[in-house]
Formats: sequence, C-alpha cells, structure tokens
Amino acid sequence: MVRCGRSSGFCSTRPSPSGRRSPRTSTTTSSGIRRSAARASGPSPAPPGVGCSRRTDMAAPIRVRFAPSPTGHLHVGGARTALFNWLLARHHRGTFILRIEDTDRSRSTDDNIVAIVDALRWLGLDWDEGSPTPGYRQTERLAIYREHAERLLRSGRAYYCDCPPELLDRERAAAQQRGETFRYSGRCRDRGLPAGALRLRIPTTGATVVNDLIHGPVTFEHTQLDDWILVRTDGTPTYNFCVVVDDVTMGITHVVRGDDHLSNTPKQILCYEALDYAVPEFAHVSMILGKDRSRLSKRHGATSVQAFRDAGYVADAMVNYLARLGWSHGDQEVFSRAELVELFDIKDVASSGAVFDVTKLEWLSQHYLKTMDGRRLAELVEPFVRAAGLTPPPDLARFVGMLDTLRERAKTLVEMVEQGRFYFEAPSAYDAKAAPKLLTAEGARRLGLVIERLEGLGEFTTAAIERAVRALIDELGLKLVDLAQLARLAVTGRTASPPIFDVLALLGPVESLARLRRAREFAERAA
RNA sequence: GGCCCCAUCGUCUAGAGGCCCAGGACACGGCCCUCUCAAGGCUGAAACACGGGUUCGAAUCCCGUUGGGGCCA
Repeated sequence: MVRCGRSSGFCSTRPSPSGRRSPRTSTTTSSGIRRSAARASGPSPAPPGVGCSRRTDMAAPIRVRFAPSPTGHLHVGGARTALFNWLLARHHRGTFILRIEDTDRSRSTDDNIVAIVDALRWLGLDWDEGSPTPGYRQTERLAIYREHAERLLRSGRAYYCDCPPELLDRERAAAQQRGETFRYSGRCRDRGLPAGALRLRIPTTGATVVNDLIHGPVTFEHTQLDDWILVRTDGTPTYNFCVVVDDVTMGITHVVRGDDHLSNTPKQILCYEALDYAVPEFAHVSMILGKDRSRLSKRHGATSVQAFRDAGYVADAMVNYLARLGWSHGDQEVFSRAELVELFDIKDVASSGAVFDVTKLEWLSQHYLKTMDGRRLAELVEPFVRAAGLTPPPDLARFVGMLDTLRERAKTLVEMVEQGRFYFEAPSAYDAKAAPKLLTAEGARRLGLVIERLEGLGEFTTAAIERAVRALIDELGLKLVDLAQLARLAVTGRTASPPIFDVLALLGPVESLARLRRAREFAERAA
C-alpha cells in the first residue's frame, strides 16, 4: 500500500500555525540564537515569542520508528536503538514502526532484511507497522521523495546546481587549508538552473538548535551548515532527505537514533521547515563502544545479535543487558520486560558512550537461566541439544530435572548442553588427568562395592543413593569425596558435574549401573 | 582540519550544590558453605581526567586544557 494518501492527510494537520517552526525546536533566521525548551525533565520556561514547550505531556499518541539499513546483520548497537524505540512506544502505548532504509542498493540485500527481522523477533521487539508490509522500504517510496523535491523546488526553497565535482573539491580543499568548515559557495543559488543536483536553500545567518531529549539543546551556527544536496544529479535522493520525508510522511513524533546522526539533525530540521512540517522530538542515543572505547565493530568480536543468539544467550538477558547499557533506574540491575516498559523514560538514558561488556551479559544470562521456568528452559535448550547431535529424553519431567542441575552452572544454552552432554550420551572417554589416579585396581574394587549397594536399592532416588553411599564410606573408613569423585568420573567422564547423587538418580538405575560397570572394567584393564 | 558530542571504580552506572573522605552491579581477591564444579552468604581492594573560577560549601554550576567519540552528499 502506498502511504502518501494517509500521510498527507495526517501531515496536513501537523504544520504549526502560520508556518512557524515547531514550538520545541526553533531557529532564528536573522538575529541571535533563540533557545526553546531545555531538558526533557521538568517544566521549562517558554522562550519569548514561541509557543509553550510541551514535553512528555504529549496528548497525541507517539509514533516512533527503527530504521535499519539492510547492509548487514542487526548489531547490538542497532538492537539497543530498536529497544529504546520499542520501550518508548510501549510505555506510552504508542506505535512502533519498522522501516527499511535500503537506498544503498548495492549493499542492501533481502537476506539481511530477513536476518534483521529474525533478530528483532528473537529479542521480542514486535512492531505495529512496517516491513514486510509494502510501503516501508525506501526503494518503494521514490515517488514520494520526488514529489517532495518538486514541492521544494516550486516554492523556491531548493534550487538546481550544476557545479562540477572538481570545482567543489577545489573549494573543499581551499576551505580546509584556511581551517574553515567547507560550505558550498552558493554559486548556483540564484541562477535558476533547470536541472542538476537539487540543493536546499538554507538561511545564511542565525543558528538552529536541536532540543535533544538526551543531550539538551545543541546549537549549530548556520555559517557551519551549507546548502546541502537533496537529490543528486542522477536523480537519486540523498540519505538525509529520505529520512526527513519518511519521518514526516509516517507521522513520526520522536526520532530516537544513534548519536552519529546528531550532526545531521540541524540540516534535517531546516528541511522540515522548508517543507513547512512540524519538527519531531529528537533523542540521540550514544554509541556502543568496544574495549578500546572506539565504536564497536567486528574486530572487537561478536557484534551481531544473531551471533549472541547462536551462542546460546537468553533473549531476556540480552534485552535486560542492552537496556541497562546507557539507561538506568536507580540501583536496579534486573528488569523483566514489563518492568522495563513500565519504568522506561528516555530522559534516564545516559549521554555518554558505553563499552559493551560481555562478562556482564554472561552474568545476566546465567541469572535468567537460573530463574526461568523449567518448561520454558526445556523449550529453549532443546534446539541446542539437537544441534549438538544429541537427543533429549522423551520424559519432559526428567529433562527438566536434568536442566535444574545444570542451570546454575551455565552462562549460555550452549554451555548448558556442553556441561550436561553426559545426560544424553555415555562418556566416550574418561578425564585424562583423573583416570590414572582414580580408575586403578583399588578404584575398581570400590566401584564394585558401589555397584553392589546400588543394585540392592529399593528406590533409585537421590536420597536413597546418598544414604547407601554414605553408609559405604563409613564402613570403608573413607571420605565422601573419595567415592563421589570416583563415581563422577565413571558416570560423566569428568571431574566436575552437578551433584553426583542427583546425576545418578536422573540417569536411572539401568544407565547408571551400566556406566559404573563399564568404568570398573576399564579400571581393571588399566590396572 | 572545521563543527558537534562525551568525561564518576577495569566495566555498566547512582549521584540533578551540603544526605558523598561518593552508593549499587559485573569482574577480581579473601573467608564461609561444600561430594567436584557452580550457585549462595559475608568480606576486601578499586573512581569524581586536569587546571582555574562561582559559592559559606562542588562529583554536581561556569571557563579552559587534555583525552575519547561522531559528522563533514
């Protein structure tokens, strides 16, 4: 569906009276700098000559969007931006929109769109509008951009420019030499050219202030901005232009995006104003940094949400971690989704960059593993068990029982399977360091005694097994550890495992005794 | 280079002039518990980048420096 019908109707109600700028983000066109409202918190005095500064008392339902570009997988920074948008929408019962910014056709792929959508779904960030519904991909919206470009041209707010790239390059170099910001000379401003690259005519004096919900007011002098290009000579619209047109036609009220777009914002605001549209609220979220405090990238290790999913991190932990990275609510560290939605406030988002710390994510992941419902856990691990070439027991209660012994020992689902694989298959080898010490002639003798006692057990429960083994150590004058480690090695092949009596009970008498006998034979042969 | 943003323990952060010789969490050390490994409990070490102001009083406000980050079709 083409969105312009609905959009234009929506937008016609948006421009402020008499074509003035938004009450929240104002510019001056001639004299000094005028500042509108400051921080999102608390009441701010209305600046002279400007309407009241509304903030979170927004009467109109809020509409936010996440607009990834499908040139790669969803990375954690993008995921956090998506999360903050989602939280803002859900907190205010607004609308969350997914838009695909695929104007860079050479690097955008459908596979990446699928991957991003999958990642978002995995995180549980559902959207109310947007892909895959048609009309939310930039490549499908070219007509809308053209229409807006024409409007700007007709109203004189934009003009064609035919300056050759070489000339621009020379000017750029010269400006740099003088230590100035490169700013288009405006050579074609008043030439009334019929074709070329389309430039936005911006005020030459004054300043634009972005009233950022996270950063507060940020002022950009117009002398530092130039008549930027809206549409290239070849007819393709530029990124900044598409974003403005998309946000405006989709009725976006709050633009929550990465910090890297803060510098583009004044240019965009000027475009909103040229189009005579109200300016939305902006919130620029800091970047996620790597260990060396530079922007997080592949060289810092896994960065795609998909990679964390495949590594077996719990989605709830990922969401909790990402939320706490930059956002806080007092001393609280663990938040359920409901709490996040309830408590989230964009003004509590920190303005400084944050280093991505996998260790803390691991802790949270383990926390969720430890506390989540057993059957839910079983659902989540099962694919990982199968991916390891193993099969979970058909009896769900037994499977959950196994997981209960594993959950506080693993940080991820992958680790859980790794540490518990002896539940699903008999050990193929015994720990190389422990075997020579434990699987000896004496070890074989002790295993024989253990087997004997367990065979005589009426009920094969943890308590009964423990009683039997404890009775045996008393008779032999041994310590519990002597038999526990021996049995552990025999049954799991390892020296570390969940409590051995639980393991034996969970494995059941048939399997347990079979493994103990095998170990005894192994020990006899080795001796 | 120009413009913009940022700056509290190693890391994520609390802190919106006196409640702070700075609190929590992860990680790290010690002790306890203990059949191993974990988990858990207790406990320890660990920070306001620097320099100027403003103020009776500054982590908190202002200026500068330094450092990091971002944007510049």
